[in-house]
Amino acid sequence: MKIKALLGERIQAAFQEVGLSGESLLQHASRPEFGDYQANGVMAAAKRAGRNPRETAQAVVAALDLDGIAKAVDIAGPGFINITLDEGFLAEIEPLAVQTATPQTVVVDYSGPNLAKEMHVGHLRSTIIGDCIARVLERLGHRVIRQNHVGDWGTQFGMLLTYMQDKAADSNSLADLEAFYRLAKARFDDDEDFQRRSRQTVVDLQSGSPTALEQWARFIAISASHCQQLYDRLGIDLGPDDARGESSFNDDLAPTVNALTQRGLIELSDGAKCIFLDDFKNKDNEPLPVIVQKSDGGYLYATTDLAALRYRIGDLRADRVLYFVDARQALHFKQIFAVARAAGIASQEIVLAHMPFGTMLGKDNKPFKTRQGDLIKLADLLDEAVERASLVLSEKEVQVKNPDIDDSEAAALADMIGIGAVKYADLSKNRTSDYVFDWDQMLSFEGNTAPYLQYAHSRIRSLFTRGEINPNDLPARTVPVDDPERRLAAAIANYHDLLEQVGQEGYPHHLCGYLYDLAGRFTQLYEHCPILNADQEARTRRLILSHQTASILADGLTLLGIRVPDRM
RNA sequence: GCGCCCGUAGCUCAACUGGAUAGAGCAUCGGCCUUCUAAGCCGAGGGUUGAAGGUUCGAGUCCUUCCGGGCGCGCCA
Repeated sequence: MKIKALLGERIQAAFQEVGLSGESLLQHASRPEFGDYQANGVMAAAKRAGRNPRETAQAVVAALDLDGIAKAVDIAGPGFINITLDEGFLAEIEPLAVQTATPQTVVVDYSGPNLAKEMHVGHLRSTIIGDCIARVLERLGHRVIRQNHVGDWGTQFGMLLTYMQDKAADSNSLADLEAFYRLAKARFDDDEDFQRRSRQTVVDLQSGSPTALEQWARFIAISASHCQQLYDRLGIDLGPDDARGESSFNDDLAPTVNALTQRGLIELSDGAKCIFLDDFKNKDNEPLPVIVQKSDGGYLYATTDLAALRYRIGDLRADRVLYFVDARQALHFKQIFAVARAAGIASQEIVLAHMPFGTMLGKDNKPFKTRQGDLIKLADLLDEAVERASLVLSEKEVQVKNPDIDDSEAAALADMIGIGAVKYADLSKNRTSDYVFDWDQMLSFEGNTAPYLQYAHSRIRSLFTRGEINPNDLPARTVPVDDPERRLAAAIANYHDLLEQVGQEGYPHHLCGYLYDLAGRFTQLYEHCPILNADQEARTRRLILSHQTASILADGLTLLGIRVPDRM
């Protein structure tokens, strides 16, 4: 149940009744003593109406119908309305019933690695943030279509295919894609004949030569399988069916430019086909073009993106298209969206949103690289994560806590914790800013980390194991009584609102913050109140709340793409 | 030169988009294991939110100007 929407409607109704216009400005209470929610809208509205804010608040509260929802509605300060929810109301909420009444078709564009090279840390953010938001939207009941816009076309493939041919390369020699790329590049840089043949291969490829296409397909298949291995390791919901590379829009590029021409948007500038839009200026304050076809007839990535957008809206019937792409491409997307609107590719009702993110930095606050200055391979990063996690586990003497965990279970745990820690470190920071990658911080069991949440979850599970209780035998709901119970119940009830917000705005760190807060409220209950050893009534109550908490933690971590061990 | 983003505790990050006394974790200091996982909990210190103006009942958040950092800006993607 969306509590905020419900309260918002009721307050709006009360505003109307007392002749007030404006928003209720409802938000969570900033301090516990203010209750659960606060509405801040009265002060501004009263000001506009020239009325006394405090008296206006009185009138709104008098007109406000929250029977069965709130147990207290107070006025504080200059005209804040503080709302304390009724415990019975909290108990009625099914926390995991989060399906929307108005499902949309949402295309989520994320990951998009360049298949000419191996995946490196630069692909991590797009991949895991996009994956999380796709899962959240799906959880809310939207029709989600994942689009992995892989870089599988372009001049660099001429070089790679020619080198592959020269070396009679098989999948084995492509096992280290990065090394292969470097060798091909080195050859290209100091061998003129090789350069000539590489350019010819590009021409062959673009003109549809069967031999070139066959080699290209072989290369792409091998490279894509490398990606797939990483997706599987990372627990990313992307497969071959989600991949729609640049090459797949090849045949649509000319029609796309034609469509723009017919709309009268195209101008020739130095032989290139350009679109000039009013809002974009270059460094000399002259109109800035979006170039869709080069003077030599070649197309550019703007063209590909427009063709892809035509497909997403025309064929996939998207209501929203979300792009999880590096913040540096902000201008590019602004232009693409503006062209798409001007050209009628996207009507005003369709939401197009660039969901930008910042750069991953090392502890020195510079882009995260090896000592040699190379980008770090994703595969190496994950190896190190698991290795470090397994080290932490042995330090913490996991066998003391759970003596019957054997080596293979411990290895599986290290995997879940290590990979989860890397993903969570990224997901828990504000998407739009750069963030500092710090092994010790992310693998710590203290603070807002994946291991802490996994641990909190396993602690709850162990309650049920130890008490030999099947959670399904418990009643589904309970009315909280003691303070820690109430605080926990209030957070549990808020899950739907939170997911709604994350699905709308695309900030996974809000989900992380929520789960951390939820886990904190649980451990407070756990520390301050006995659960298994409480009297029958309290025991049942607390077990129900514990089970709800564990369910949300498991659900939330799953939406983050992080695995949830039963014990650790 | 123009444009976009950022600057919050010693460090890493929050602050629900204009609300009440700016919050967490790490680090520092002090408490709590004969009852459910101490990988935990409770508490203390630590801030002129880069600076100065402005807008208003109210500003970390909005506007202006500086300072400092990152990124982008015609035929790469």
